Amino acid sequence: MTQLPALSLESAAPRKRLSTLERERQITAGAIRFFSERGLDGQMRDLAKHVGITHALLYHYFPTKQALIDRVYEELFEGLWKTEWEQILDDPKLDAPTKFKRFYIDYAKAVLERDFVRILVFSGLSDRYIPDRFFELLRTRLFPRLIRASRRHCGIVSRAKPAPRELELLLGLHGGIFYIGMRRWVYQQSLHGAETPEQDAVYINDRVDSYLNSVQQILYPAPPATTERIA
Amino acid sequence: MTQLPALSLESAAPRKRLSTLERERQITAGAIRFFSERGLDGQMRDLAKHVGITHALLYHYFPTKQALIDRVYEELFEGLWKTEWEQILDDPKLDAPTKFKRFYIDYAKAVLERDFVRILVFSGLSDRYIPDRFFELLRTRLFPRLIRASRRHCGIVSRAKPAPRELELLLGLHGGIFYIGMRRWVYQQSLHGAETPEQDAVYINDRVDSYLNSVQQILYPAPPATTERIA
DNA sequence: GATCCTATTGACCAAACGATCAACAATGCT
DNA sequence: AGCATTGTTGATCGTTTGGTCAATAGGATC
Repeated sequence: MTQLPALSLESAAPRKRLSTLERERQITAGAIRFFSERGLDGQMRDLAKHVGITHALLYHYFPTKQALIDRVYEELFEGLWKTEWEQILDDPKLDAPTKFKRFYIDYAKAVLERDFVRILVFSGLSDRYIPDRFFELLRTRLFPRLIRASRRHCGIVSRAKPAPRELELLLGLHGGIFYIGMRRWVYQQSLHGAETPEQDAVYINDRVDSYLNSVQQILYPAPPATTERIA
Repeated sequence: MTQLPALSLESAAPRKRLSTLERERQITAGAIRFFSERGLDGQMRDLAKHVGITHALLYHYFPTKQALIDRVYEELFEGLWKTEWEQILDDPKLDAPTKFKRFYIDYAKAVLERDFVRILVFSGLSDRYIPDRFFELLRTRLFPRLIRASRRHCGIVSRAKPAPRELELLLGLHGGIFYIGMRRWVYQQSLHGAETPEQDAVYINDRVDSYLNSVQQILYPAPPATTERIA
């Protein structure tokens, strides 16, 4: 399709013989980088060149291209989700702003990585394997906790299933944060210069404040006081 | 790559001879639908099958595959941006919430369409042609107006270049709205049932309220009153 | 109905692609 | 040093892919 720059890591090494494990790791790492750049339709020969080996050798380590992609999927997913996040969100000693900020700043650092963002989107556009698994995590482990924290922040203790509007307002925050990754790694539009994690943290804090400042009056407006005069 | 269902519109028509213009339109429309599903790497033969013609005929209307893709890009882009939007945002008689809501509800209806969202993202992952052009529009015609409206909403009249934090908070709103399209057309995760434009409007209104309710205190906190007692 | 125009097709090409395999050579072991 | 093990390669296969072209046939004009 499009001619992309040959991201060549290939050193003109004569013929080095690596241990099975080491070579496999090298291929897997190279594949993650390669497929995240070119998409899952990237060619095995190009990947081989990128790693610095023959494409035949790829088939010595992985029976088919799909098997290699599956491996990339696994590699990308494992270690992504930190149970530490759930601990933060479950900690009764923290208030909502602290929970949201601590969580999202660290979440952004882990999830808004180039390879993950791009392969998540590539996969979404084709087999949807990664989004299916990832949203399963969000749906079961993340959103319920964030909704609970939001409600408590507003003085509500209900454990009822979130109403669509409740969930959607939260998804507005969530998506607004992910949008940082989309712009950075998919659209590649830098609307203002530098992009350090420290600056991301500032932007995330603002987004969280904006959300938490207004959940109350948007979703749970105070019912008219019974003592209030009407008409 | 992945085996996708054969979205067959091909009627077993014997051999219909269409006018040049009509056939060209048919091919272009089919190509938009086809490439938005399979990506720009989709095969010309599959597209031909989808349209119900031979792939040789495609080359009678378009000299190369890239020429057809360029045509798809043009088609997708033209008529997308409504100058009406700029009028809404420039109207001095409207307050910020009305501006934001009227604009974003209509914007979402036009932009969060299946074909556009998917091809925007496909293009972003490869040649970036669509994102480059699209963000040029956003950068010059949209964001400045939204920033101006936000400032006026907070009682500020400055026409200074937006600070990063200012722009980023707005992008949080913008991205949160686009996230609706990402979930619907890329990840294909419906977190709660129905998805009508009317319901989208509700969610968008909430997002806008959340943003406008808190811009003031987040970005432009009142400086300590000079008459105020300190310490 | 004969004639012309051109939309449409089937056959074909060269390069690219995933996959296979026999042969080669780097390393560890004795 | 010699041998066995196996990581590694070059050559090759069958299919797919973008693209070409001569031949065919549908429709308008007279």
